[in-house]
Amino acid sequence: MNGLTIGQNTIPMKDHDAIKLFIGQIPRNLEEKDLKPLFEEFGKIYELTVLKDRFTGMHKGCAFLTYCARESALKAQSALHEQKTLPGMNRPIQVKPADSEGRGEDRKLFVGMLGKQQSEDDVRRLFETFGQIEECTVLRGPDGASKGCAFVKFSSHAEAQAAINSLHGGQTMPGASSSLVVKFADTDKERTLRRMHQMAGQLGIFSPMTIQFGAYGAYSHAMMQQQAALMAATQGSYLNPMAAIAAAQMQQMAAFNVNGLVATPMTPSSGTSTPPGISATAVPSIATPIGVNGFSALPPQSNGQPTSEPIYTNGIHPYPAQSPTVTDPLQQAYAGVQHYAAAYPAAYAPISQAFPQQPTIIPQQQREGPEGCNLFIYHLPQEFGDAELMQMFLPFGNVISAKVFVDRATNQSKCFGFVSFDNPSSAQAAIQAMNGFQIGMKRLKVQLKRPKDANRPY
DNA sequence: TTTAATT
Repeated sequence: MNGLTIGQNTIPMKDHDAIKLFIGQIPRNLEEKDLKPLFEEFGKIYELTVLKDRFTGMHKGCAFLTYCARESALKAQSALHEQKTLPGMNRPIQVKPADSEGRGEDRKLFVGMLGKQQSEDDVRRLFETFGQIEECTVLRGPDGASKGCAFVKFSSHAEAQAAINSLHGGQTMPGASSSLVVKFADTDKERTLRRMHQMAGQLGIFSPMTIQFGAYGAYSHAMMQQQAALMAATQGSYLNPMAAIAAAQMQQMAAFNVNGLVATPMTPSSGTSTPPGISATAVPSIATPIGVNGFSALPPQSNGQPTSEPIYTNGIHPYPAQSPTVTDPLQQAYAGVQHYAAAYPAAYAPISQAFPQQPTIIPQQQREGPEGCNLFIYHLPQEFGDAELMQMFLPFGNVISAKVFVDRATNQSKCFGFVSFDNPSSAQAAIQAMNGFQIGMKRLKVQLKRPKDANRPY
């Protein structure tokens, strides 16, 4: 049974009512072949897949397991779920139907404001009158101490709703600071968002981030996967998972920075051009795109660059060619980019590619402006993409396109690009301000783009 | 006071 034998080969078959199990708390050094013996004793395995990060290939510490027979799954679940702890893990193994098997999270409750000493059993007793409890977990720290909250999964949405109606806010547990909280648990998406906000908070980034997340929350998952991909592509594989995790977090933070950075110009500066000689006090757009959001969260600089310096203070004037002192705040800002990029090349460089659909930074097309409006820029930092290029020139007027040229084979910037404004005086202002602008060891070359046919002999 | 993880 449970196999279709053709000649020498047996093709495994599974019951039509087979259950896919989710296996959690697997040590990351165990692969399918290592796990197989553990599960085989409950029946013939139809499929066993360790979950890996799709880009980094990193073992996620969990797996999916389908037995040929439904019965085997039930046996394995009752024998193993929370029943033993695999070596190196500090929580017991999880063996339960995968999320894909049942309905989603619409029957799972978050219970907050529990007393710290309330156990799973206490929580069960509190909720059992409302229906069938499929799962009940008190959240605990690494030391095993309760975090004062729990997840309770009912067998139906209605049961969960009934529990909310009766228990939410109804009583205050001993030791809790306010009345019991009973609500549906966050969805995955909500969790991701909350984590990002937490991270943002820790980094001291607030306003534009929040806006960004509101507007582009849907991209967050894709973004993180992109980040992982970029990381893998740029840095190769990691010797240990922690390094990869740390790098992934770096990636996220970097994404936040650039995200905040590129998001801002939508607001103040669009549609205005900045006449030469005007100070940043009157033109906040000069300060904003370069300022806080991009740089307040930079990791400590190794070279003594004062990160605490208020980069975006009023009084910035973007004329380094005329006043090329190192104390120019704008220049420091770009120097900051450079240093950051040098220290975290993978984190910085490819970010602008991480938002392929980002409406605020992707010009519809490479549009060329009228004659005298198009600039050629050379000696761009390797890390600069279209978004950063646009960012750099936004203070001078309406940028209708910004294009960094990229090597087709390596996907690396060729360190030059083109920026088009919608009027010649913006272009001239940009040349005045940015030609000779020092970034790192290089100085930008900013000049009018040659007309297409200029140096063609015929 | 929102999990470690869900192809």
